[in-house]
Amino acid sequence: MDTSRQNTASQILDKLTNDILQGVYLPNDKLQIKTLKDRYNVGTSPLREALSQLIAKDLVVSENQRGFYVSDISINDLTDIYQARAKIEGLCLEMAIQQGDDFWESNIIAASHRLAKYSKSESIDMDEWQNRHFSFHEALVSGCNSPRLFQIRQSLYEKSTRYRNLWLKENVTNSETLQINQNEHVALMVLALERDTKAAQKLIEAHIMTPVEIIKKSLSY
Amino acid sequence: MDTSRQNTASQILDKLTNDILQGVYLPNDKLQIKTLKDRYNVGTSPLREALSQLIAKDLVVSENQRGFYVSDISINDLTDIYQARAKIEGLCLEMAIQQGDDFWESNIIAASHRLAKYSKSESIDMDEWQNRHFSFHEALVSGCNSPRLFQIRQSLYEKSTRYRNLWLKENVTNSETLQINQNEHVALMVLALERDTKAAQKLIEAHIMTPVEIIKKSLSY
DNA sequence: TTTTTAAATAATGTCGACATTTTTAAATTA
DNA sequence: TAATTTAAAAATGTCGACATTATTTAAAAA
Repeated sequence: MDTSRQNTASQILDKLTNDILQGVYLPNDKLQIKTLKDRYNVGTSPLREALSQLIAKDLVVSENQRGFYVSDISINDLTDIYQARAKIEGLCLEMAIQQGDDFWESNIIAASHRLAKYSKSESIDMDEWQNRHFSFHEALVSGCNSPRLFQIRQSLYEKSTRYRNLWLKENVTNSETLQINQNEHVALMVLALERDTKAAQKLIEAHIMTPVEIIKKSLSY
Repeated sequence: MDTSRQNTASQILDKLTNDILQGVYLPNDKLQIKTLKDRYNVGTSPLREALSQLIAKDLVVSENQRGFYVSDISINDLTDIYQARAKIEGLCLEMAIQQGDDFWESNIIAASHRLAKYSKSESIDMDEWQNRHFSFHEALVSGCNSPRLFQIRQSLYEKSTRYRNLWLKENVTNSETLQINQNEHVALMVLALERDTKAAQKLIEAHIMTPVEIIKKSLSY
């Protein structure tokens, strides 16, 4: 039965993380111990250990003797997270451009091709598009070579997920937005390969900040 | 008795964090559940919750059914953390210079004065010096106004603590190093007040990276 | 009726017990 | 002796029980 070498706490952490990010639990929802125990079929200890880690990841907040709640979202937080993401991504890209080798270049070209091909296809599955999109951006910064900056980047990306999902709901069918977006990806590739650090940095920051205004509107309801 | 409104898990987290950062437990030390329970007089649950959060903070690692260990330190990790810190501090400073107001300026001047005065004094208590040093750097970036970047900055600072303590042991009496260091602080203040973003950024990055070479030697033994 | 107080119900956080797994030590074999 | 197997000891991770604290409901007072 236990083919996974993970303990219950890790498994429940993964599930809870996913469920919070995907909106199974909404911002400010109470995460009641008993309810969660029943739903995931676990005991108190691993559940609380998972919740402890979620607190450290800012996805959950708690108050002594008053339990656990899903972290709130807000326009201020949205702006701050995306701003920070934009800056960090710019930093990673700068370092990648300075250090990237032939393999880095070829990986960008390959990832760009896969994204471009899929963006032009008839019917687009959003999960697949997200995968290719994610891979392209990862390829861009993969030459950066700093585990810590990458970890920060990853952590901010995760924190932005609940906001990003709002954007995806709005824009899943908007082909015009998608086209502008796709043009930026090509431009990013070119600038990276030309090793134009400043221009690439400027564009990636703008690229990341693009969805913010749209998401703000979603949040205003 | 319970004047603190903290639960046992939070208290034990603070103590463990401090004990790891201050070298009570050394890198790779086994953190045995039973031993810790006895030492801190707590039960299994709050202890494991605290350890879970320490894992999320990268101060502890664990393997299923094989327990908890203090995270390793290494020259690679040292370099990576300080590099990341330097970049993030540069980022925060850039934003602070762009947004800082009169109060930001005056706080820098005040913190600089307190640090300079103490650095010149006869007998220097290292804890007090660290406080004033910390406050000065905080004043510099305090105009940055991004909670998330500040959190990242704080987290990297914490991660660098075990390395910094190695540096402090080496340099507690080295007055020449201290003087160079102090000159940089004054220069940083001047550049910030002059709103010379690029120069300030360059200097703060170098300033943060200065101890790295010395710490490398400590680590080589 | 509205507010205050008291009782009851429910939820949180902590503990020690226990099953499972790992580690150590001893015994067996080559 | 060295390597392998077996048995004993120790440690980990999970569970449900319970004491404490918060919340809800009901009763009493204003």
